[in-house]
This record gives sequence, C-alpha cells and structure tokens, in this order.
Amino acid sequence: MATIYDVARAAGVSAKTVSRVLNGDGPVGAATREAVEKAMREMGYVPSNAARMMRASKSGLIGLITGAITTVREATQPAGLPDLFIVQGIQAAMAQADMTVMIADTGGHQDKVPRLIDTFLSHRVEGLIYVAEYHQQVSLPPVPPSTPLVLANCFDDIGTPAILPDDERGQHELVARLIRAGHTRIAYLTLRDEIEATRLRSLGYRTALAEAGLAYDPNLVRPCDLNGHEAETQLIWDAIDQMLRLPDPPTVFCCGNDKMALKVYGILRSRGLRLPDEICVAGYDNYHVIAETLYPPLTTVELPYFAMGVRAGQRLLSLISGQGREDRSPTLVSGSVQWRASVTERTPINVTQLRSIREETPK
Amino acid sequence: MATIYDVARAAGVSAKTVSRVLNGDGPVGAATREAVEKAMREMGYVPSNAARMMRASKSGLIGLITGAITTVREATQPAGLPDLFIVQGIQAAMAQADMTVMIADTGGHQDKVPRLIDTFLSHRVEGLIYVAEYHQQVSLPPVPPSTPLVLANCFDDIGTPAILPDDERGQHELVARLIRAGHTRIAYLTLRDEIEATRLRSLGYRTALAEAGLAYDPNLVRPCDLNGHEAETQLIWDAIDQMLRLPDPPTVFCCGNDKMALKVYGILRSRGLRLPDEICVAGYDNYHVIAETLYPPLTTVELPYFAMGVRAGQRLLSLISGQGREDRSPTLVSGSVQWRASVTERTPINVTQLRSIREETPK
DNA sequence: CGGTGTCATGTCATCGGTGTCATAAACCGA
DNA sequence: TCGGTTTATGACACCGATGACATGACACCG
Repeated sequence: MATIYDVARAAGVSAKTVSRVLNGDGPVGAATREAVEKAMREMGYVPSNAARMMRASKSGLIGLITGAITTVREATQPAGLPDLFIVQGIQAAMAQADMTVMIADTGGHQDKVPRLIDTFLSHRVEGLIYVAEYHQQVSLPPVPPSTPLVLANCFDDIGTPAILPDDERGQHELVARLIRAGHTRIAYLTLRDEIEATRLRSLGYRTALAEAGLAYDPNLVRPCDLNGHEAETQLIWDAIDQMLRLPDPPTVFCCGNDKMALKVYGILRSRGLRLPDEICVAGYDNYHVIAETLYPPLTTVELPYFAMGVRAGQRLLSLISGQGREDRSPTLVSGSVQWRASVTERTPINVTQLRSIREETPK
Repeated sequence: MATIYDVARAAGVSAKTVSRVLNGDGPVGAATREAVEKAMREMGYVPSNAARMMRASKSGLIGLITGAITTVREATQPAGLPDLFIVQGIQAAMAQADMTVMIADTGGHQDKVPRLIDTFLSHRVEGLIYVAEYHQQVSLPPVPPSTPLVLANCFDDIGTPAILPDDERGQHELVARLIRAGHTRIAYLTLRDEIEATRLRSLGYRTALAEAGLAYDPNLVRPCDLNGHEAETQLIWDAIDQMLRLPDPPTVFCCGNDKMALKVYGILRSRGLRLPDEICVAGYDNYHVIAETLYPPLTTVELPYFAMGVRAGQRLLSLISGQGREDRSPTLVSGSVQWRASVTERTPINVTQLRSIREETPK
C-alpha cells in the first residue's frame, strides 16, 4: 500500500505538502496541488487511518456489541431477529457523522463481553453501544469512563444512558384505539410475566381501560408465552377457549406479539370463527412479514427498532462530543398503532349480535 | 488512555519490557512480569492497535459492505431481512480468527460503494466482503488486488470469488422428496422471472420431474411475485384457481418463498380446502417465524444464509493467507429440505379420492 | 580462569501521517 | 526601494508500539 512518502516522491514534493493537499489546511500552489492529486490517483493512494490516529487520537470508530445475534438461536426462539433493525438504525446515524461501525457479537456467551470491549478499546473506539435482543435489564462489565456507552433495548441499574421502546404507551394507545372502535371486552394474551415488556404493556392496557371507565377483568388476561416451546399453542388454545366461553366474551384478542397473533388466527379459524367479522385480533411489533402478509392484515403496534437505533447513535454521538454526560434518564421511543383490517369498528349492537351467533356455535 | 510508556514508568522498567510481557516474546523475569502486569491492570491499559498496525501492517480488520439493509426498505419488500444471517455467519467465522468486522451499508445507493471501500482501505482492512440481499449479479467498482474481496449471495462477471446458495439443488431435492411422497402433480408458484433464484430453482424443478419420468406441465408453473405489490394476492389467487380447475389438478403447491406460502395457506383455506389433508403446500427459505409458527408447520427448503456467511468468511480468510487466489469458481452452499406437516405422504389412490372430493365442491 | 551461551533488560530506529517552526520567494504599501 | 506581510514549501519531532541490536550479569564448560 502506497504511503504519503511514495506520493511525495512521485510528485516531487515533501510529505508535508501532500498532507496539506489531503487536508486542505495550509496554502498549496495550484500546479503543485494538481501534481500531487495526479500522483495520488495514479498510485491509488488512501491515507492510513492508523497513522492519522496516532497523532489525532480520533479514530472515527464506534463499537457495537450485540448479544442479539446468537442468543436468538440459543433461546429456541427462532425469530427473524427484527432487533437487527436497531443495528441498521445505529449504522444510519453513524454514517451521517462519518463514523465507522465495528460489530461483534457475544455468540450468546455473556462472558465474552469484556474481551470484546477490550478489542474495541484497542482500536480506540470513541464510543460503545450494547444492543439487547429484547427489552430487558442487563449488567455490563465496567467500561473506562472516557469511552461513552449507550444501551439500546436494555437498561441497567447504574444509570447508563439507555434507549428503550415505550411499551406502556404503545399498548395504551392500541387499547385506547380499540375502545374508540367500540370494543369493550378486550382480551390480552401476554408474553412471559418476567419480561419487562409484559409489565409495561400490562400497565398500558390497564390505564387505557381505566381512562375509558372500563373495569379490569383478570379473566381476560393470560400469559401465553413459553418462549417458543411447542406446548405454547395448547396454552393459547386453552386461554382462548376459556375466554370465549365467558358470559361476556371478548370481541378482540390482543397478543403479546405478531407471531402469537399468527397462531391465534389459526386457532380462531379452527373454531369456525370468521376474522375480522366475528372476532378481531391485534398484535405487537409490526413484524412486517407477518402483519402485512396475513389475511386480514394485522392491526399491531410498531416496535420502533430502526428509530431506536438512530436515537441510540445520536445519543452516543452527543456523549462523544461531551454533551449530556450527566443525563441519566432513558430515552423512550414510541411506535404508532398500525391499524389494519384484523380489527373492525363495531357498535355495541354488533357485539350483542355476535355474541348470540357465537353461542349458537357448538364448542 | 494509558500508553505503554505510562505502564513502563509505573512498573519501573522500559517500554520494550512491557511489550515483551504483552506479546510473550523474549524472556522476562518473574518479578518484573508481575510488576508490569499489576501496573497494566491498575491503569486499565489496553494496547493501541493503531500503533501496532504501523509496524506490523496487519490490522486484524475485515470490511463488510451490505446493500441489504436499506435496499430492502426501498424495494417495498418489507421482509425481515433474513439475509442478515449472512452477516452473523461472517461474524462467527471472523471471531474465530480474531478478526474484527467493520460494517457499512450503502443505504440503498450503489454509488456510495466506492466511498465505503475507501473508508475501509484507510483502516487498512485485510479483506472485504460484499453481501447482497438476494441471489443476484452485481458489479462492484475495482478494488486494489492486494485486498481480497469475496461476494456473498451474489456474483459478478469477472470471476470474483462468490458464495451462493445452491438454489437448483434445493428445489430439486424438495421436488424429488415430494415425488417420493407420492405426489405427481406438483404446482410451482415462482418468484419473479428475472431473478437468479427463479431460473435455478425452475431448473431443479424440471430435472427432478424428468428424473422421476414425470412430464413437465407448463400449466402448473406460474410466476406470482410482484415484489410485494398488493395485487400479488390476486395473482396468486388466480393462479391457484386455474390450476385447481385443471382436469388433473395439483396435489401440492410449491411456493417461491415462505411468505408466499403464508398467503397460499389463506387462499386455499378460503376455498374451503383443508391443509394438509386435501391439499399440500411447500415453501422455500425456511423462514422460521413463518415456517414453524404456521399451522400446519410448513415444509420448506433451508436457505443456508448463516452457513453461507461462515463460508464467505472462511474463503476470505484463506485468500488473506494467500491460498486459493486463482480459484475463480463460486462456492455453492446447499440447504436441506425441512419436512414438516404441510405435506402428507400420499399414495396414488388417495390422489384419486381427493380429486373426486374436490370435483364435488362447487367452484 | 577465560571463553561462550543464555537470560534479562535497555537503546534506538521505524511505521505513516500531522503539528510546529523555519525559510525563501513574492507581494505590497509608504 | 525597503521593511513587513503573505504565500508556498520543507525539516523535524512526535504519536505508541515493536524489531534489530546491544549490554551486563551469570552459569557452565573445558
């Protein structure tokens, strides 16, 4: 690889002059500039960032650590890793600021994280981002305070800047929208109890009901997530069965995610119910492949992964430039309700009619 | 950030001795080694790769360019970007070789590629990988021959090393397996005609039929892909309708991908057909979220993206070490048939029975 | 007891850029 | 025409690591 000295020799000038042409500082005569540029072009010269870095101590590098990648495979959660949209968002933000992103994943082994951080530090990254595969609490090994760290899709208990989806608001807006559409009996098949999203979304579900003056009915809420285990379908079937046999059954099923909604479609249809006329379904995540391909297309809530990535990138950039170092509060990113044909607007009258139809159908 | 000199001063030795401790070359006294290690620990010292690189001219970096990321968004093909599995595979291969991966995406603008390459060259990457979002021909700007380049999921006309899915073999094995299961009338709803996968898979479809002595019936093959346009569903509906009304209708529908299969499920059910007893469906891609969540689970062909990534990484590593520089042939990676409940084993007798059942059903 | 080999460590130059300072020529107003 | 300023350029040190080579202290051998 050609060096600045090779170029200097070819152009018959000193290395410093080539440097001046490269960086546009100090004055350079027109003829000289041209000769230097010609030499650079002919030799395919590209300046070495390493050498530059040694003086400038600005690497233009960002380190991105994700447990997402391989954890997904391990967790028997064969999802399509939509969380990599976060990586894209970060990339987009960094490209704008002329930063290069280095990525590494833990391969599902949390204990690899310190080594990955050291690798990044040895490349003198200007900042680090950790991306989790789902909204959760994490605990990372300490990072030198001179290297800012941002958490995306996760948070810790020492106030590291975090970018999180606003799960509470998302579910709240979905339920409020369902209520405006005339639904009053809203079932909620949640994800596992222990995950953060479930806690927040349940909260959003309850406050939306309360604001509309509707009572919270525990019979309409049930966790139906076994983390991909095959018995999950049975669990969902059972929950739906019991809820539909309530004296006042739900008119719409909210699901913990779009994948669950896909299963719910199948189960409801196997019971002979027509979607969306007889029963409605809503999801969460706006997982495009499912939500837009299903018939009828699925009403769901956007999980704003791309936007979260961009926000994480921007927050890191401002930390690098020294701003907002003392701000400990997480950034919440909201996703909008995607209203599609799987939920119909209905008046209380329709609900009554439907209930009688359903009671005629033998279990 | 602490330097090797800071550590040397703290430990009361010369920089060179610290270097020896770091790299384990030359002999170091036990007491000295301990003192140095203690100093390194206390100062949180991490050696600078940039400085190292200047002498060694080995950066330990790999540049990864993907058009995948944003092109997907542009192409109104809101998929879940399974092609990012390729990136994971590359990551996995590189982590093993202690290489760090830098990523950049074109943001859908092909003209950004030269700039991205220059950025990577300025970081003195030891190799480059270009990842395409689907099996296609590409044309990249020239790269200095000293920096090896590998194409993943794409190829060019100048013989750059490429890693490709073996689409022909995949479809061939699927169709052969369907034939072994007793199917003789096998419909094929293909992706767009102009894409490489369609050409290769159609070839596999035909040779599998030929090997089994079955005639190729053009009435059973139809492109049904409008790249995500909403009229796609109509197109598929029409194709299925015409095929089912043939005097000798198909017993199984092969789809261009799993997403199409998801639509086909809905269409067939809306015609009152029971899956898989009355009609079978197979997909392509083994897109987990769809294939495993659908009821019945979808028979499909693995699109071995992760493996392709690993192979791409390995091929690049061997090119970097100087091996196989003259090998111009693409590496084909095969994915296995994932046999699931959406296709039943059936004897010719069943087929006859089914046909009569179907003919009783009014169109 | 001197020569030789090994061990432990230090000195110095070097990698490829850039900041600092020096220098020479050109220009410019009085 | 002359001192002062600007313009164009070069010499040199330095960033942080490491390779080549040097040095001093021992141990060992004949």
